[in-house]
Amino acid sequence: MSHAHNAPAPAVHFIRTLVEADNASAKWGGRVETRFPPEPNGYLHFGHAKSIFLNFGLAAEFDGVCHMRFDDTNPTKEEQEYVDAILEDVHWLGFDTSAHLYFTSDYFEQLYSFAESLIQGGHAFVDSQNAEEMRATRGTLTQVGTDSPYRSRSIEENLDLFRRMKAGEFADGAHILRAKIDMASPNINLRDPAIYRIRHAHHHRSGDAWCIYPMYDYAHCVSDALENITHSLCTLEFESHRPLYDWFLERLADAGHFTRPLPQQIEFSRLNLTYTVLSKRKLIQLVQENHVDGWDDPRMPSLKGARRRGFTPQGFKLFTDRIGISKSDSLIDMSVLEDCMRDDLNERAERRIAVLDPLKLVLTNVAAEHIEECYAPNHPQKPELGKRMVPLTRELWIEREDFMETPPKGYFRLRPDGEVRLRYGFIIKCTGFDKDENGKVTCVYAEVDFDTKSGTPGSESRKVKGNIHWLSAAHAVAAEVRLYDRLFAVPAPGARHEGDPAELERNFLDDINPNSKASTHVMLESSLAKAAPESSYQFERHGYFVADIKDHSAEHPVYNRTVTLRDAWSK
RNA sequence: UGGGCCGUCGCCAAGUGGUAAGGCACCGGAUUUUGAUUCCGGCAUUCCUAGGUUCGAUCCCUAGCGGCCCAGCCA
Repeated sequence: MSHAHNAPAPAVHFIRTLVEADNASAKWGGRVETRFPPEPNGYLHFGHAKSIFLNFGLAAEFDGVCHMRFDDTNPTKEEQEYVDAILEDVHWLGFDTSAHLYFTSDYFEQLYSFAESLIQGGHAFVDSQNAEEMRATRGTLTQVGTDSPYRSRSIEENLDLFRRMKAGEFADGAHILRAKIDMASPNINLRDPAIYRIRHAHHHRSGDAWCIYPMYDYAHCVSDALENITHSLCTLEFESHRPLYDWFLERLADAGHFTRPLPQQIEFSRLNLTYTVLSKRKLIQLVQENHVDGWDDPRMPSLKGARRRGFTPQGFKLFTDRIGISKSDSLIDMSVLEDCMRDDLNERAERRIAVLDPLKLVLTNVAAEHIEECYAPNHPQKPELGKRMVPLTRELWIEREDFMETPPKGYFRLRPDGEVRLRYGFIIKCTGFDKDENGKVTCVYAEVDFDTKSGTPGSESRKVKGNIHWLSAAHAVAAEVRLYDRLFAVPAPGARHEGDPAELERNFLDDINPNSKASTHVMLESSLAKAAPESSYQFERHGYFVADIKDHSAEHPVYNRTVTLRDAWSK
């Protein structure tokens, strides 16, 4: 990807520092290999974007590679549909996965034989307690656990049982393979954690070949080692799993299955954003209970939603650079992400004219059949992008908010007897207006000063502060525009509001912004109707809009508002 | 509560025993035919608190305080 603008030097953060140190000491001979390992049980969200840019970005920076790996060890939750969707999102962000695409399920055979090796080394045993018994004997945060009565089974018996587990002789839950570590460990993850469970379920890739499946803690570190990952980056909640990660790998290395150095797990803080939720559970709930229109609803913090909203890969890249990487819990304001999208879109979205709330303006001294050719630059900072002709005629559409009968102090748009410039056209003077019985303005009248046409000599001699956009009523195209706002009305959905009674428990759904979606009928420059779906434009003085990826067509143009322009006046 | 991690400007975030980078936001001012963009300037005597060590501490020590994570046969 190229990021011509705002391309600061890569921010320094502790992981990059560590990689540099490893390179300096030649720990890996200069090799840098990372991985992005989602479970294919849902769609990717904004948080994943942070991880994707970190993993793929860091690898690229050091001429290394980043593996795309699907952590598919739980057949009851995973589906091919998610694999496809995730791949699509990663590609959309700009990364190629074709040369390094992996599935944990492809390692089932090795994972299994290493597990036998663990048993043979006396490091694992088959437990025949049920789930409740295991929970009861695990202890608590303050109390140590107690050994399983099956913990001292012989290696032979463990091996026999494990093989029969694999052969399908037992029902789900009848037995489980556990690591033999320490039931008294202050780190609960080390109290003989599960390695393999019985699951008679169809796997989306391995089919019915297996009825035992490895647990994350075991499968992940082994997969990393198998792929020669050097730096295994994950979020903070896995910090207390790191001793386990190392425990498995050390024992497998001792048994001769891996050579040292062993891959290293490094944790960083996950993304937290205001005015949204990023937990998979809550996202699923939003979709399933129809609080949004699916995973690709433009208000969703999913990458599919972002794309439909008009957010850009380059904007996400800018965002991840801006927020940095660290281990401290952070809460990033949604406005930071929105600003990044503005910055990116400002750079490369062509400008167009749209009147979102049309009000008729009649130029009384322009002949009915007259067409005045005006020219608007496609990008004010990029003359090389050229200009386009916009016809000016007697009857125009202007923005309703650009005329006020009794304007407040500081307002410098159109008012009775006031002057304003029709952008790229002439200066006009308001000569009157009509109102209906409700007092609503229905039409504004004005006269053109023909000596002031934009671009002509002398047009600069007269300055007016107001500058409004317009569209020829005879040429404009009707369209639908969807105005999206933040999905939640409060910065921390589900958190207590000040003044809440102590016993009140809030649900994040209670904080949904009821006005996060509005649809309106607007007038567009005709070229906007012909634009391809997913094309982004700046509608001058309004914001950035994208032609809807699903619903937009030349016959029925549909644009989504990505983000508004910054607006110092409305404050 | 046992264990682990974290606490530097409104939000992020570097930094190191030698006297607080940077970004975003914000506030001024300039340019501007988008109240946009761009540009210029301003913006932590202070690093959770209190002691201590030191010529010197955000950094080292001690004791507190605050936050996050862990008790799935989920990842």
